[in-house]
Formats: sequence, C-alpha cells, structure tokens
Amino acid sequence: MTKRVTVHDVARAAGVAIATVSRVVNGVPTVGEDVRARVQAAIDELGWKPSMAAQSMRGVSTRMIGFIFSDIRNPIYSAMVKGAEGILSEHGYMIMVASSDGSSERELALLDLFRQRGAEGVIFAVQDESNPKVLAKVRSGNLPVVLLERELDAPVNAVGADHLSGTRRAAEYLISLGHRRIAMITGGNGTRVARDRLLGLRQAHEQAGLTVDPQLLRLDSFSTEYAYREMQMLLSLPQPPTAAIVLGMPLLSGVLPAIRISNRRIPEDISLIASNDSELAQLATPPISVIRYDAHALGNEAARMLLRQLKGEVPPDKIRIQIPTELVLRGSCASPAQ
Amino acid sequence: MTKRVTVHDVARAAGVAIATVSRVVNGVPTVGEDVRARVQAAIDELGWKPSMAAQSMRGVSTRMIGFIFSDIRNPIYSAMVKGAEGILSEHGYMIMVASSDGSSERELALLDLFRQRGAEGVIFAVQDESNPKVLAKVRSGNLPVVLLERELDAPVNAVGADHLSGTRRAAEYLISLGHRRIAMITGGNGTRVARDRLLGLRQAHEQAGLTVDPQLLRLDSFSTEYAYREMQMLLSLPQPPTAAIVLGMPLLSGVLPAIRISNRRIPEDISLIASNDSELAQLATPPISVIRYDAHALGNEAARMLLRQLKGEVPPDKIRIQIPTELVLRGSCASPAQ
DNA sequence: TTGTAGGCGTTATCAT
DNA sequence: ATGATAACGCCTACAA
Repeated sequence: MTKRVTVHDVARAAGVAIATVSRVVNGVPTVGEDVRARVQAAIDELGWKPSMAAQSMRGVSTRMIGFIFSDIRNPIYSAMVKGAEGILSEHGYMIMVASSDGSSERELALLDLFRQRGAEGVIFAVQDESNPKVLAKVRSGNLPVVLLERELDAPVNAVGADHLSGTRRAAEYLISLGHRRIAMITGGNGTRVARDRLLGLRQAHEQAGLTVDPQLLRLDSFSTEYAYREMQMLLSLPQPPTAAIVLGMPLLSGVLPAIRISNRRIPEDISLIASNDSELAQLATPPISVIRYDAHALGNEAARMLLRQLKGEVPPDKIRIQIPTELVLRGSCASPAQ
Repeated sequence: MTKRVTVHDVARAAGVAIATVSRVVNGVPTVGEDVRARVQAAIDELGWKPSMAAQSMRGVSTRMIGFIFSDIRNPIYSAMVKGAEGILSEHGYMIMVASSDGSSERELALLDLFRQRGAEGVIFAVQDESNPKVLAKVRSGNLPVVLLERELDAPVNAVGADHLSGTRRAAEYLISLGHRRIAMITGGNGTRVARDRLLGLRQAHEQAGLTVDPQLLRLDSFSTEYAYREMQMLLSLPQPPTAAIVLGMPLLSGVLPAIRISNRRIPEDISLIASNDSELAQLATPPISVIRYDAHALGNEAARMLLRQLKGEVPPDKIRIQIPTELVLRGSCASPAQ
C-alpha cells in the first residue's frame, strides 16, 4: 500500500501549482491548452482521484444517498433500490443501505450515521409512522428525506403506490363474483399503506351495501408465519371466508400451504388475491391473481423526488407521488360455492 | 438548514479548548471528571457528531464497505448483503452498494468510485474472472477485496459455496434413480461457480462409468428467458433428457413454464433439481428438489473475512472459505419411464 | 493565465 | 490535566 497521491504530487509532476491542477479537474476554462494537457497527463500517469473526504470538507457535494428499510431481502425493497440506483447513478450519486429490522431506535441511529458519513439525503421507509422521536428527527430537517410508502405528520415528500384503488378494485371484483365474506391479511398496522388498504376494502363494501366483518381482518404482521397461522384460523371459523385478499410479499408463502393443509382448493373453496406480483404468484397452480405495482418505478420516482429537493426545485412539503396499481386476474378467483 | 455544529461550538459552550473536546469523545483518560462531564453535556446539548469527512482526512477509518454485484434484485445477493450487514454493523461499518449490470467497465468505475468515497474494502462478485483490466485493478491492491462466489488469478481472498459437491451429489442421486440423460442449465460461463458445477456433473458421471452428453449442456445465461427457451429445445430433442439440473435462481421460473407448455409432468416425464432454494421451489406442485446453501451465512463469512483482512490478521492470499451445500429432496425426482 | 495563501473540522504533537 | 497549533487534501478568492 503506497501513500496516497495528492494534488501536490500531480502539481510537482506537471510543474505547475496545485491550484492549476484543481482547475483542470474541475473544468475551469481559464487554463492554457498546453498546461491542461500536461496536467491531465500527470493525473493519468499517477492515477490521481481527488479525495472525496477533502472535497466534502470544502462543502463539495458527497453525492451519497442513504436508504433505510426493514430488510433488504424483501424483493420490494431491493427492486426499489435498483430503481433508485438507476436514476441516482446517472447523476453521480452512490447509495448506502441499512436495515432497521423494524426498530425505531435503530432508525434514529441510522439517520445520524448517514448524516455523519456525509449523506445528502435519505430515502426512508419508516417503520412506525407515529414514533415521536423519529418524527422529531425528520422534522428537524437536518437531512432531506423522501418517504417510501409512508406518510408522516411532517413537511416531508413521499412516494407510494395507490393501494387504496388497488384494494378497492380487488374487493369490488370479488364482490361482483358473489363473495360476501372476504378476509384480509396484511401488516403494517398504523401505516399509510395499511390505512389505504383497509379503506379500499371498506369502500368496495359500502358501495355494494355490505359491511366488513371485523372477524375476517388480520392486520398485524407481514410475516409468513403470521399468514400461515391466521389463514388456518380463518378457514376453521364457523363461517369461514369464501375469499381472501393477502397483501404483502411474504404472506402468500404462508397462505398457500395453510390452504393446502386445510384441504381446500383454490379457487373452488376459496378465492385468493395477493400483492405484489411475484414469480410464485405467476407459477403457482393455479396462478394467483394479484394487485400489482412497479416497485422499480417507485424507486425511480423516489430518487427523482429527492434529486429535485436537493436542487431546490421542490420544497419538502408533503407532496406525494402516486404510482398506479393494477389488478391482474389469473386463475385464483371464482364465484363462491352455493 | 442551520449551520453545522463543530468542535469549536462545543468547546466554546463548555468553556474548554477544542483539543479537550476531542479527547472526551475519543475516550482519552487524561481528562478531569468535571471537565469531561461539562463537555459531554455540551455535546448532548448541541447534538454534535464529529464529521466523518474531517475525521477521514485525519486518517481515521471511514467504516464503509462497498458491495458490487450484477443486480441487487437477485435474492441471493440481497441475502448476502443482509448477512454481511449483520456482521459489519456490529463493528460500526456501513455499506455502500452498486450494481454492475454485468459490465466490466462499470465494475472498474465502481471500484474507483468506492475508493474515492473512502470505502476501506469491497465485497465483490466479479462478472468476468478473466477481464485483464479488472484483474489489474484488483491486483494493484489499492483496495482490499473479498470475492463472492468467484476466483481470480490474484492474491485475493474469497468466499463461496461448495457447488462442486452439491452438483455432484445431485447428479449421483439422479443417476442412482436410473437417469442416463441428465441436462444441465446454468450460466456464468468462465466463472469458478460454473466450472465447479460442470466438474461435479462430470465426476458423478465418471464414477458411474457414464459420459456427459454435451448436447444436454446449456451453460450460457442466468436469465429466465434463456432457461425457458433452452428447456423447450431440450424437450424437443430426438432423445430428450429424462432429468435436468437447473442452477441459478431466475432459471427455475423459466424452466417450469417451459415444461408445462411442453405438456410434460414432473417427475413422471422429467425429473428436476434446482438451486438455490426458494419459496417457488418449496411451494410449486410438486415441490422442487434443490441444492441449497445459506446465502446469508455466505454474506456473514465474506464480512468476517474482510474485517480480518482490514485488521491485518489475514493476508490477501487466495484463501477460500467454503460454505456447505445440501441436497434437499422433494417431490420433483423419480425414476425415468421405461 | 497562473501562483499564493487561507480555511474547512478533526486529531495529534507540542507546550504549559 | 489542559491549551495552542500544525497538519490532512482540497477549493477558491486574491495577487501577480
């Protein structure tokens, strides 16, 4: 490991002052052609790259954006990261990621850690929208934030999918097939996403003059185990649901075996609509109908929004960009048995 | 956006010199109890966090590690990232990620970008093990590197799964069921992983006194489309395979529909073994036998290896840590029809 | 057009 | 035990 090569080394090699080297790399026009060439040659020769640490001390942008979510293994989040990366890398930005594992304390710490490391903004899927400490930290405005699928009582912009319409259309469809007992399994209780979904379910019912049976609502977790357990319990109810809307990637993997082990068939005994789309949903037998949205595009939008904020083109002010959802019908829905 | 709070602010507030503030945060013992308390109070009061940019200029570790792979959306990679994050965050490190999208040029650029941003090491799934430029850059030793599932002709340590044994056992099992025409679909041609897998297939055949029919080898891509197309072509061969080993996450999603559309049944018409394990493999009908390895643990090991290298406990020298693979039998294999 | 010098926020080396 | 001060590598007035 040789010593770091600095402007001074380049300047000496090119026989100029360090200021001239700086001018060359920063494209300042007032530099003679011959000098510019000599300096460039020295730079290439020595393989010098300006130290970002030194630059950022001078107030130059670090071009780093932080990402906080519960777990990068959730394919929704990795798709969003990839989507954001596409936009951000075009603008010279790089991405730092960190998992909160669902802890608000950890989120708080991560916000500080990111800032300390010079992140210029954070794309953030808050765990608990009502945690006062997180709220205060975001409100402090120390670090520009774009919310992912969340809503906060603070002047922060957000990007999210239109879960309300998606869930409403799914419920409307099931109701139109004749279903009257529609279960819903999802998590994120207390978040914008969960509120939208529940509202969508309610709206579809009201519109048809029906009411939602609270017994059929299981809204407490996104875990596979939860879905497995609750689906079994739902199916062993005296009046089991004839259809279920299962919202959240890991849940489908719990619901499918629960239905199988309870000896029910899809769609004859129970109709199913899941979200988001996945290879499992596409390739299951029968293929599962889903509410689909483009997580990659959502990542794109989040990045664009943050970039606009950094450029000052847009104020941080509860602006919300909405990505459409789409109901994809496959073989998992039918009219209920008489 | 208020101005940054610095040591000077804290020093002034506590009525001490900046050096003393520095001593307090760095836990230097030669500080009076009263002074230490006063300084700490001022720090908490102002919410001061030392600027990492300034620190790293002084040669203090930035505690940042870079990750390069083709696409974070591959669940294998996101699992590895999560695994590495678990270890790294315990040691105060944070993670930067970037996708190469399969381009060696991009990899080269990313290596520079990471270094420029102060990364202390990189965990790297090289795309092309024989690219001379990448090889040269890694050899330059500018940035400590740990290879993920790869091998390079350079003094670099690596972490990978034992694909040779895994594939050999899978092939042995199929041969023991009576299969004589075993196809293999996978990608990454020219990488260590691909070599190991092919060797495993060969070893199992040789041991049984059989030879591998090169017609049944499709080794050119990890894409779903590739698997879909090649599987259909394999099945329409005059002498189609009676079994297939399909190695690579996205491939199973191509193979399954290809088999379905060709009107074959698993395992009656064709036996199938896939890798790595996935929800799709578990929940398909029938459930698919797989060669499984723990990508999360692999990420753990990569992080540990890099940490040891950074501490100087281990030299960069082609050390390879191997994670075991396991053959998980499910309902996708049977003896071939007569 | 090019060079000199000051300062960004820390840490570390001197003094005191 | 504490304070003053010199780096670290870079950018940018300002001077020449």
